[in-house]
Amino acid sequence: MPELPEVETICRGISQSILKRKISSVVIRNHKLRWPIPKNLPQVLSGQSIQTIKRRGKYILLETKIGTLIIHLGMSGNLRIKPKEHVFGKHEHVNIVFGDKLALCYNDPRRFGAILWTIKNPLEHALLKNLGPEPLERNFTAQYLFDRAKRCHAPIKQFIMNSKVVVGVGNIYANEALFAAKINPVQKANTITLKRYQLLTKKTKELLRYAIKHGGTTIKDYSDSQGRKGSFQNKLRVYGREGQFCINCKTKLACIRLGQRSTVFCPHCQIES
DNA sequence: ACTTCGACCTGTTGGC
DNA sequence: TGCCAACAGGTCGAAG
Repeated sequence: MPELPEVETICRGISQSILKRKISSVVIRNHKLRWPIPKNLPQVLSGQSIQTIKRRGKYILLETKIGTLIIHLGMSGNLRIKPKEHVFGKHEHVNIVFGDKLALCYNDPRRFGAILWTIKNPLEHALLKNLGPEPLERNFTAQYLFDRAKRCHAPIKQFIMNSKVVVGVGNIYANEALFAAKINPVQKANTITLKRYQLLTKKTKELLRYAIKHGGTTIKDYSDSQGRKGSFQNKLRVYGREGQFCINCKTKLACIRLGQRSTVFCPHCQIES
């Protein structure tokens, strides 16, 4: 479900409701996510309050004074703010209850997501310590990508979807960014010029900022912490449009498989060079 | 040190 | 209508 803009939207949405509020209880209905949820989480979290909320890539970091809750939404996960008393959804595995009114509800049908606890600096956690730069920060530059790509023979699409290269770019935004930068998704990362990487970094930043502004992309069932759908799906130019016509040149958009993911592109605008 | 592929899950859709 | 295969916003870790 969520790529960077969706996770960012969720972080912003939950912060208004839960920041500095005291956790009164934690209910776990199913421990089995990608990794088991720590059994002692209710005891550890109860009585604490969330001091800050951060995002690193697609990870949500809820920091308390004694440690940090690391949340990943996987493919189908979602976080919602609901009244404490509510009808539990079918896949609502965890509720973190704040005071006597609100609950932060983790719902994840496929259970590819994760909820972990660390008392260390979360950025040093095994899952986070090797992540690449944030695409919206200054250190995500064309020169960085160009240098990093020198030893990479993989197609550019897989290169930019690799979280060790850059975080937050999933299948939707990888397709869109490559279209915007007129790069063929199959082209080997190490054959792309610095100039082309300049266009790619610029377009990627624009795209992600624009998507955040629109509350993310709702293809099927993504919604934010208040249950609102995003609207960026109306701005997609290639993702989900295979067989339809390119908005620039009217060529029929092609669809191939790359690293087991659907890859849509315009064979005319995105020529290998 | 690289890339590729299976695995983890449930739900939905489209073809026969 | 039913059944089955393919696919879906992610990514780790084993195998090559």
